[in-house]
Amino acid sequence: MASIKDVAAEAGVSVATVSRVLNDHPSVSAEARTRVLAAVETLGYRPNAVARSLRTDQTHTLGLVISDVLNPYFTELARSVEEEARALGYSVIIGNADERPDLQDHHVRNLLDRRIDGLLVSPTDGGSPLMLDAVRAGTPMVFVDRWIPGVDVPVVRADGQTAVRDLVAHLHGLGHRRLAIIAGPAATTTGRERVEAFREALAAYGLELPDAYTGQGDFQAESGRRVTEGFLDLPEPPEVVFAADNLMALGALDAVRARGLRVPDDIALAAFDDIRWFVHTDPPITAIAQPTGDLGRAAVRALVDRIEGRPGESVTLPARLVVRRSCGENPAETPVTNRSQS
Amino acid sequence: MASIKDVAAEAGVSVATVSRVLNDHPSVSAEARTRVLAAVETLGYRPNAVARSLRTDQTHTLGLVISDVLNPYFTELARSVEEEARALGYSVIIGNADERPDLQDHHVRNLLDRRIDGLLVSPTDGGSPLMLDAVRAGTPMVFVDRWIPGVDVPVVRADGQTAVRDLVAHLHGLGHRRLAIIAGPAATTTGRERVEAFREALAAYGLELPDAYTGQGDFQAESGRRVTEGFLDLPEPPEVVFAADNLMALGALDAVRARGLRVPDDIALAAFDDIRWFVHTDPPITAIAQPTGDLGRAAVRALVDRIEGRPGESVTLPARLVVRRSCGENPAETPVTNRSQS
DNA sequence: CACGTCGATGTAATCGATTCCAGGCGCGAT
DNA sequence: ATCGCGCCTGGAATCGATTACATCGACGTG
Repeated sequence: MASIKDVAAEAGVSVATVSRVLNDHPSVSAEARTRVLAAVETLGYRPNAVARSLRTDQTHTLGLVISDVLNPYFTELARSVEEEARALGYSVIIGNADERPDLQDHHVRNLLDRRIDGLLVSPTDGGSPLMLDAVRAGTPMVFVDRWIPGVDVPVVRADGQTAVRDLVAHLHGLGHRRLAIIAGPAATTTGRERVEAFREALAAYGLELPDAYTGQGDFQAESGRRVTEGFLDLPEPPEVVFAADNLMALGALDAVRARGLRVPDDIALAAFDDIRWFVHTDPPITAIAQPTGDLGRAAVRALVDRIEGRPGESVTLPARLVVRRSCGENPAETPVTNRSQS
Repeated sequence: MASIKDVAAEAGVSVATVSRVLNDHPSVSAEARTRVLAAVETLGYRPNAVARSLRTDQTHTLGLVISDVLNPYFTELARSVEEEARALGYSVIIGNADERPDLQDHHVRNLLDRRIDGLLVSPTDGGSPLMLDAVRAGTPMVFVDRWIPGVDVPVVRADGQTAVRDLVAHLHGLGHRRLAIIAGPAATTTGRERVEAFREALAAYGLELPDAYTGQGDFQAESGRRVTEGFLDLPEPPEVVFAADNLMALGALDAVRARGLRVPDDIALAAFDDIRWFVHTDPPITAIAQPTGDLGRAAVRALVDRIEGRPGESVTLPARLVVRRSCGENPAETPVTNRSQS
C-alpha cells in the first residue's frame, strides 16, 4: 500500500505538507493542496489508521461488550450503538461474552490492548478486577442495560418498575393469583431488579412470591425450560410464569408445550424484553418492551461525551407493557394492542 | 499506560530484551526473563497492539461485513465466525451493511484503513470498485453465503438445490399446484439462485413459475408483506408462498394474518433459512435449514489459510428441509419432525 | 594460547503517521 | 533600505513496539 511518503514524493512536497492537507490544516497553499490531492488520487492512497492511532493516541473506536449476541435484545442494542457511533465518527468492535465472565474478561482485555477510546459494557457479573482497574485507570466507560453497583460509571438503562406493576395489575385483573417468576442470574442487576419489582408489585395486591415460585435462570432458553418444568411439577403449579428475559420465555414455552399443555389456557406466560417474534408465536406473548434503540443511542452519546471531555450522564428510560394473548383473553383490550404492533 | 520502556527500566534491561521475553524468543537468560516478568507484573503492563501492528504489519483481526445484523441467520453466522476466529487467535470486527451498498462500502473502506488481515464478506450487491480493487491488491478475502461471480475469491456457502427439490416434492405431495416465491434482490447470488432452484424443481413436476407468482423482495420483512399482499390480490392467488429468507417469511405471515386468513388452511408458507423461532410461530414454519455454524467456521478457516499463506479453498455444504405444519397437515410425518426440533 | 562459536544483550533503524520548531520568502511599514 | 510579521514549508522528533546487527564474554578445540 502507498504510504504518506509515496504521496509526498509523487506530489513533490514533504510528508508534513501531505499530512497538513489530509487534516485540512489552514496554512497550506492552494497549489500544494491540489498537487497533494492529485497524488492521493493517482496512488489510491488511504491513510494508515494504525499509524495514525499510534501517534495521536486515539483510535476512534468504541468497544461494546454484550452478554449474548444471539439474544435479539442485544442484537438490536448493538445495531443502534453502531449506528449512533458511526454518526459521531466512531467505529464499534463488538465482543460477545455469552454470559460467561471469563469470555467477558477476554474481550475487555483485547479491547483495552487495542486502545479503544471507550468501552460500553453490559456486565455479566459483579465486575472482574480487570474491569475495575480499567475504570480506575481512567478508561472512559459506560454501562448499558446492566451495571455494577458501587462503580462510578454512567449507567444507561430502562426502568421496568412501572411496567412490571402494570403487568401485575393486568394479571390480577384476569383473575390470576399464583404468579411465578423465572429470574436472571443474581450476579446481574437486571437479574435481581426484575424479581424485586415483581415482588413489590405483587405485595401491592397482597400477594406473596414464595420461594417455590422463584426459579433461578441464567437468561438462556435452556434454563427457562428447566425452571418451568420445575414449576409444572409442583403440587400446586403457578397460574402465570413471568420470564425475566425473552430467551427464558422461549424455553418456558417449549416446556409447556412438551407437556401437551396450552398457553394461556393451562398456564399464562409473560416476558421481560419484547421482540418482533412475540407477535407471531402461538399465542402472541405479552411482554415488557424496552426502548432499545434509544438506550443504544443514549449510551453512545454518554460515552462519547466522556471521551471528548464532557460530563456524560446516566440515563434511565421507561419500559412499557405490551399486552397480547399469552396471559388470557381480555376481549376488549387484546385486539387493539395486537393490531398496534403489526 | 506503562510502555515497554517502563518495563525495561523497571527490570534493568533493554527494551529489546523485554520484547524478546514477551514474544518468547529463545535466547534470553532465565534470570532476565524472571526480572522482566516481575516488572510486567508490578507495572500491570500490557503490550500496545496498535504499535505492534504498525511494526509487524499484522493486526490479527478479521473484518466481517454482513448484510443485516437483525437477521438471525447472520447473527448466528457472526457468532460462529467470532468463535472460530478467537480459537485461531484472531479478533473480528463486524460491519453491518443493512443491505445497502453504500454502507457496505463504508465498512469495507473502514476495515481496510484499519489494516485488518483479511475480509469476510457476504456482498449486498455485485461488488463495488472498492472491493474489487481490494481483491486485486491482494487483500485476503473470502465470500460467505453470497458471492460475486467472476471474482477469484473462495466462496463458503450452502447449496439449497436438493432441499428446494425436497420442499417442492413435499408441497406437491400435499396437493399444492400453484406455488409462488418471494425472491431476494437480483443483485445477490442467493437472491437469484433460490428462484432458479425453485423454478427447476417445479419443472420436474411439470409446473410453471409464472411472473405473477414471482415477487421481488429485498430480504427485509416489509418487502415480504408487500409482495404477499400482491399475491393475495391476484384473481387466482397462489396456494403456497415460499419466502427466500426468514424475514420476508415473517412479513408474509403478517400480511396473511392482517387479512384474517390462516396458515396453512388459506395459504401455505415456507421459508429459506431456519431459525429457532419458527418452531414457535403459529403455525410452526416449514423451512430450509443451512448449517450456519459450520459455514462460519469453514469461512474463517479458509480466510486464515489465505492469510497465513496456505491455499484456502471454497466450501459448499448441503442445506436440508425441515418440515413443520405451515404447508398443511401430513399426519404421518408432522408430529415426528416437529418433536425432533424441540 | 589463539581462534571460532554460541548465547545473551544492547543499540539503533524502522513501521506511517502527526506536529513542534525553525527557516525562507514576500510584503507592508517605518 | 531595513525590519518585522505572516504564511508556507521542510526537517526531525515522536508514538511503542520488533528486529537486524554489533558486541561481549565464556567456552571448547586444535
